[in-house]
Amino acid sequence: MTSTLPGSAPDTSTPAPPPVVVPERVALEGLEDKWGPIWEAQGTYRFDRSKDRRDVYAIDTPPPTVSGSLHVGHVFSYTHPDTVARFQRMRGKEVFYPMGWDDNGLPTERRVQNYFGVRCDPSVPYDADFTPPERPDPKRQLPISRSNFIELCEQLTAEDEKVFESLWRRLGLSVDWSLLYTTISDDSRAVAQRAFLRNLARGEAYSQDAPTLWDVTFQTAVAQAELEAREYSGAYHRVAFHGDQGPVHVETTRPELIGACVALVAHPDDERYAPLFGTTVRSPCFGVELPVLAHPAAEPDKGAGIAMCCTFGDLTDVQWWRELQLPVRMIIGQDGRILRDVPPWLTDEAAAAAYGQIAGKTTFSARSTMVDLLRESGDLEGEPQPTTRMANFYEKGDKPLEIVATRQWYIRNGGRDADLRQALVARGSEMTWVPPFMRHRFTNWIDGLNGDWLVSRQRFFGVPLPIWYPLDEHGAPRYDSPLVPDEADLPVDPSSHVPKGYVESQRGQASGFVGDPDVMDTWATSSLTPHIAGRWGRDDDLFTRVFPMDLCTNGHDIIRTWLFSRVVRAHLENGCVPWSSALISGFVVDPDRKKMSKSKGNVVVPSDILEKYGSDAVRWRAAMARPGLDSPFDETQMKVGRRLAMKVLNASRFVLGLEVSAADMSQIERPLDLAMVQRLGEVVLEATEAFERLDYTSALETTERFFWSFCDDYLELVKERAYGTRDASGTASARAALAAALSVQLRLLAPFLPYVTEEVWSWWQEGSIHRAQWPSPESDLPTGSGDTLVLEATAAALAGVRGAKSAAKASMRTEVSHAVVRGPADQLARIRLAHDDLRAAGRIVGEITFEPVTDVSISVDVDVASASD
RNA sequence: GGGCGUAUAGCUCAGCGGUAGAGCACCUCCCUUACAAGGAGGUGGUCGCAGGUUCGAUCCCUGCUGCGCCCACCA
Repeated sequence: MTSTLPGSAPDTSTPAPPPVVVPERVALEGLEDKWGPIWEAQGTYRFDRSKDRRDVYAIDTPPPTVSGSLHVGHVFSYTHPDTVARFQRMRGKEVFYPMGWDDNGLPTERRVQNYFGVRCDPSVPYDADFTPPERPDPKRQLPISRSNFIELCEQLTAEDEKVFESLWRRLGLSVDWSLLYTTISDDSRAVAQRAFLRNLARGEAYSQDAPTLWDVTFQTAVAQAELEAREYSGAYHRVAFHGDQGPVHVETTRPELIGACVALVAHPDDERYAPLFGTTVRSPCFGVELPVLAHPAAEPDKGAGIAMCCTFGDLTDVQWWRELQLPVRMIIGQDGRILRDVPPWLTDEAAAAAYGQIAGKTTFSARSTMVDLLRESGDLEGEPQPTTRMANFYEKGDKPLEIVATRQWYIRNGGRDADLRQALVARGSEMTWVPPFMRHRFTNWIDGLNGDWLVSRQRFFGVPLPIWYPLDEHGAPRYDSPLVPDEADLPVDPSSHVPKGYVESQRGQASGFVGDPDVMDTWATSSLTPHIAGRWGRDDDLFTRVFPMDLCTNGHDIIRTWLFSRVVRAHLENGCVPWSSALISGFVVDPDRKKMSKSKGNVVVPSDILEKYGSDAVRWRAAMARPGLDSPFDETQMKVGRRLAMKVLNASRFVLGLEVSAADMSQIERPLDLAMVQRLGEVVLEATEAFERLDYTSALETTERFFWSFCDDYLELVKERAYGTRDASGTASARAALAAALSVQLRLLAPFLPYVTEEVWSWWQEGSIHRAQWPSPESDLPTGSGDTLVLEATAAALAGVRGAKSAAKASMRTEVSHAVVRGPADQLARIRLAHDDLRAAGRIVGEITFEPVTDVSISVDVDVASASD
């Protein structure tokens, strides 16, 4: 036997090819249900950890938040890395492609509270026999220990995760599901804690009692990365402070903070206020003596040009407070209300009485009370002038953030350190960004950092900070000498576990210890997805085979969070970038180019379109969305993908119905056939090159363009010859070329259309197409001698014949008694090489006359035979 | 205000120094033995505006305008 099937897996044992079995009827329906289980059972996408790092292609994709829901944008952006994964796998790489679920953090916490009617109280001890209340009472949430709470979170998220997994499987993501991780698992908590402890040991993590952005609804500190600037309406209040030289007016949108004022600040060059520098004024209503100071951050053209510095109204206040070394006068509590006790700096009775009016109120109602007080005292000039300005909000919150001084944990991220900042920017240059301009977002974000990464949150469901503090003889925590666990004991919950050298009874006792009550920011865990998936610290052999990874993909919205935080972690822990390439996907937007969101009601549910059009069709549409560009959702586009998938089925059915099983590439010798394989060889190179630069869209377009012309022109031209009625060698050449071309094209399409290509592959090949070798001209096609222009010119001539028939409103089946083909002589010479095929495809029963003309294009005139049928 | 992207056929997008491309939509035709959830053919564009470079600009440069995104902006 001299022949093997093109593209079949290297076969050392039995040379006999499998019989070709083409089903009677072909359909796209049911392919997902058929192949999903087979891939799972055969371990088609299973990662082989025996491979060395250089033979591995490792991918890091975002773990979706399971308490949310997946929309069509997720489907698109997760399809992109899958096409790359499939390409790399076929190229012979062992692909490390895990999936994770982000079940950690606030969204899950809220869901569990409502679902079970419980709340987490870290001071409650673990109850191994706990069962949630049968009838949850949302008004009276049952306090339970953090460990019990986490168990409930795991229980509830497990349900959501099943739904997510089944969607991803249906979409055909070629992940190795045995590598699945969740961010709240013991393993992930251990990784997050280990990384934090190492940051601590190296001095990269530290705690500090400092002004912090604070969400009053969730009562937690938040990080810069979680901020969202939103429009917020308020009013300017022109308020008089009293100095020896008369009143000084400031304009403020926050009169309720007058009691927290520590100074008035104006620009040093501002002549209006220069005489006041060094003097003092008294605040309205409270009569507190305040210095008037100069600072360059004051803007002369903003408001009155002189501002109240309060502790703390905004970040500029914090800057003034720090740089001018002002005292702290907090009047807003962690619940966002004015503190109830009269503060010590309000010494006289009138001040205390005024304060009493606003004590305990929210900032909103305190403001209106304060306006009344200012009116009464005559210190409000004119009426408040409504205005709209931008204020910082927690992205999940609905009230503007306050700034309160609290003790928090930080990880250095360059926000306060120029060298580290520069090093992280440089890491960005070590990676390939697709599209390249996305790197600017990364750099801009780092350049705009105004502090280190605040990782502690005053929440419950999350990874606890693995820290205890010794208590001194008065029972006060010694924050400067935290107690840490051994890495081997991770994960720990300091509210349940006891630090070394202590016993439980010493918890909270003088000279005993206390656990840090806080958890880490969810990004502090997800910043470690390469470490979690690669089993860092638990299976370092695996980790060295997959890290640093090759590819990360995520949306441009989380460059500043997930992407950046992973770079920080890898830089600090591993001294390298976490992956060499970042593929940034755009959004799927609605037809009006608005971002899809639940509140707008414009979300497209992915399971519906997967059901309606089939996974291959949806994946095709996803792959047509280029990296970084937003893509409007248009359901009619799914039909195009579906038609391609159908075409693959039908064209394959035709080719494989021609007894091509013993195809031998050496039989390909007709000029038209050689031209086709020659051109296909070029397509293979183009598609491969496109995939290598992560340009899956171009890989698909190149392949698809060829495939359609293959079907429309080549297939039609060789059809008669391939049926094999007379010309034996011509038939053999056509059949061999068809088989070779089909095999190659199926493999080129396999990353995009995994179901239909696998289905067709199974009709005539052994093994999964997804483990077949990516095609190459050398091994799959007899290239080198073909003249692609033969196909091009002959196809043009065929198009001319069709056009002429169409113009004559004749059926394509109509026989032609005489055709005149005009064109450049060299083109005509090429068409002559295939004129039998042209004759057959065009049903030209009579003569073909070739008329050389100097026109560039080929034109055809036909005489439609009177034989109308 | 700083940064980035984008502007090509009715729509979605390729192209990117040398006579404007694809798909969808639209029109016409065709039940043709792989395919009617199809096939064939066709209509349709001063390539945002204004300058510049060039023999030549949709493409390169400058400016402007529209749209979008990121960041900053609580006096």
